[in-house]
Amino acid sequence: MNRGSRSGGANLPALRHHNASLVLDLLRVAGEQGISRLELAGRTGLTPQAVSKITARLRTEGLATEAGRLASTGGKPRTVLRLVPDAGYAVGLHLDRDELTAVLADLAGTTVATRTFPLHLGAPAAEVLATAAHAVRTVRADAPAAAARQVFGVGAALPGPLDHRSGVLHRVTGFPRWDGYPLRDALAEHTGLPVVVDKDTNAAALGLALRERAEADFVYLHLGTGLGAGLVLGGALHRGARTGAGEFGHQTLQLDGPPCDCGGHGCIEALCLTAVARGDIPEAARILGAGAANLVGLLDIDRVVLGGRTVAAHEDAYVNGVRAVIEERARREGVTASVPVTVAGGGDRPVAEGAAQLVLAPLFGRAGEDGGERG
Amino acid sequence: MNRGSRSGGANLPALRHHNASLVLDLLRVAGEQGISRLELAGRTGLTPQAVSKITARLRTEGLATEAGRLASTGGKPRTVLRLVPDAGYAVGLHLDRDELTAVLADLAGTTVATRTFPLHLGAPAAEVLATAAHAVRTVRADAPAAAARQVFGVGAALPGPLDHRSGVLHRVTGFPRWDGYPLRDALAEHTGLPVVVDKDTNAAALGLALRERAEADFVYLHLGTGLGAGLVLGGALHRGARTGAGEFGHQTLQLDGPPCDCGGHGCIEALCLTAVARGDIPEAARILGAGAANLVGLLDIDRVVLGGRTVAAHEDAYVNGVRAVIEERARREGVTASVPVTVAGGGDRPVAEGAAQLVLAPLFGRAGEDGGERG
DNA sequence: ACCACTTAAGCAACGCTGTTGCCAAAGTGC
DNA sequence: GCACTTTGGCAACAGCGTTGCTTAAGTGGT
Repeated sequence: MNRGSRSGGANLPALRHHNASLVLDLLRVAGEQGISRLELAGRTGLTPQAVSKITARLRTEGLATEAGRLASTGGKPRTVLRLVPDAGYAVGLHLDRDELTAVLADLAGTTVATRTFPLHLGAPAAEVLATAAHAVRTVRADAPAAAARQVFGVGAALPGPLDHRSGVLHRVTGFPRWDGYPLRDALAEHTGLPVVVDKDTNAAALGLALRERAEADFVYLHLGTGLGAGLVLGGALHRGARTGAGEFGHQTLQLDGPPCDCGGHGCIEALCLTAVARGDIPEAARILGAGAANLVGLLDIDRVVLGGRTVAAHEDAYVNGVRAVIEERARREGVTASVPVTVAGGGDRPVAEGAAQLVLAPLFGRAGEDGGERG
Repeated sequence: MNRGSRSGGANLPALRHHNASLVLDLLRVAGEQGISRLELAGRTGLTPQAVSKITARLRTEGLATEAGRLASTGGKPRTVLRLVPDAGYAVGLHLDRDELTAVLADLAGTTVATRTFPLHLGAPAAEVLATAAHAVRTVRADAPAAAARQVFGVGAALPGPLDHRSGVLHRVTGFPRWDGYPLRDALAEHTGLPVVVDKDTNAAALGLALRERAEADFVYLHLGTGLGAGLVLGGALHRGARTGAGEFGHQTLQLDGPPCDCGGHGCIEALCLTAVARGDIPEAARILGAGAANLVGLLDIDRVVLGGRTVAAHEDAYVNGVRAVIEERARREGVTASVPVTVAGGGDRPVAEGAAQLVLAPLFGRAGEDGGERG
């Protein structure tokens, strides 16, 4: 069951919800192509009859529909089922230091509207909130009429550390005035919608995780004005005990190395960005690769995804540089299976799209460690 | 549900097993003191009536029993239930480089017999296997007669990297001849019991995790002849995609630093053990602390436990040194909650005890990511 | 064109789960 | 001794996935 439904005890409604989420997730992953009942049964381990009952309920609720049939394999052809994408929507907000991106995503994860607004994160809270609320209204208005009624909530992603559980910000890097601000509740009041907040790197990682199989272990490394990580372990975002996981930029990579703004020495972010400032991209990639290799070895990650504006400027150099370090270390340790290193296309767009998934993912049983309820 | 029952679909027997495991785990944690039905209901989120039914089944199976009653709070006093420790046993083996420790643990995790044998891990496989099988027979003979019949299996912990899922060893550090050896199946044949193998650090971490609440996130750092880690995330061992997680010793902590036996540079193990060899314990502790702080920040761990012979020789120095680094970094980042640093007492004994838990933990729903079945 | 065979998927009955409503058991306190 | 509180079992129940069977809808040989 969703590990962490506060207490762990599971009853029949919980069982039903769990299996329904599982099936819905497989329908989502199957996309427009759809998936047959029997394949759903095979993938879930449920009996075909159970899948028939579950999909019948989903069809009644309007979440799934029949969509053609496959070629026969000697008998009655399989009926294909697929998700109904416009059965629900979510708004994703990316509050970056200098701009606000808002997207409207449907159940399938497709972005049906995008808007960008200038934003100064250092401005007073009321101003930032007004901009955010305006952005939400605007993307809702952009979308077809049916969408407006079925918006499940707003996911908001922003830099700095914060408490995902309570929705309270900590010291957003560079903007100390946000320390202790209850963004989730404030935004919920301004928009009249449920709100989920999380770090930008977590949002991006979640968005990427939803494109992978449900058990994936991977890490998203975001190199922009800072350096952060989003960890997906066992298919779920790892947020840690105080939802502060992913502090990657201030990992010590060079003991007693050059000082960093944070007060430490030899932080990977400082080393990496210094190299970038010098224009030495291969060295920046090598440093990032050393940090990534540490992570791969420690967690036995099976995929590394790079993103952020700085990476976007020299994608190949970073991918190749990071891959080289990881492969060299794997060779030393006699590991044969290689860990793919890829780049998340679209610069910062994955963050806003992932933010929308903060709201949608719980429907598919893809919440993090702390659950989430149906709409 | 046990995330990772191959496919994720859950049916009624799975539900029943899940809830029974949960209750059994709470009974185990409650220890000799026991726990009332109503508290079980509160902790699990199940209704009192459901708990009554579940505990009635457990009592019928001989796994639980009534044990006195609490003081009344104005009405009928609560009946206390507790685990029946001798309802099942498991053997734990710690195959170290120079000696083999075998323990017999009961369901409550209590060690009821211990034996130590000399062992040379570099000897031919047949010799090592014979010693291991002899050790298993010996600890079984040491225990009361009832125990001999109810041994669920053997858990074996050893250094080097290995594949937990298949039970095949990789290059055990320093003993290349073990590479590719199917230890689990070989030992199962020699003993006639189910066998589970894992890294020594994972076994120790699992043993420690079972003493904590079920949702704990912590890391066990073992400094002996090498340096390794065992990660417990969300209450479960994190083994990673290829069950190779916990490679902590060869994390790069000093970019382009002094060479390490592994072929890399600036590995934390090399730095740390060089300092130990110089007799500079505070420096070794500081280096270990830097690695631990990286880990705490990255994963938002809420506890660090140190162990191993090298640590045991200067417990206070290591605990204080590591704590100092972690606290300094927490202060820099404005985190108030402190991360406790403790030491696992008993030198290497926690490894053998944890090895036994490789077999017992699945009964309590505390398996790692890859399940495990009832006896 | 027909018919035997294969495969998919719904219907009905079933076993078993936790839940609900009720009542007996076993204390406390006036 | 009686009213009250609290625990915990009994019985009936709703709802989950499972099993056995039937119907639907194809293929392929004759």
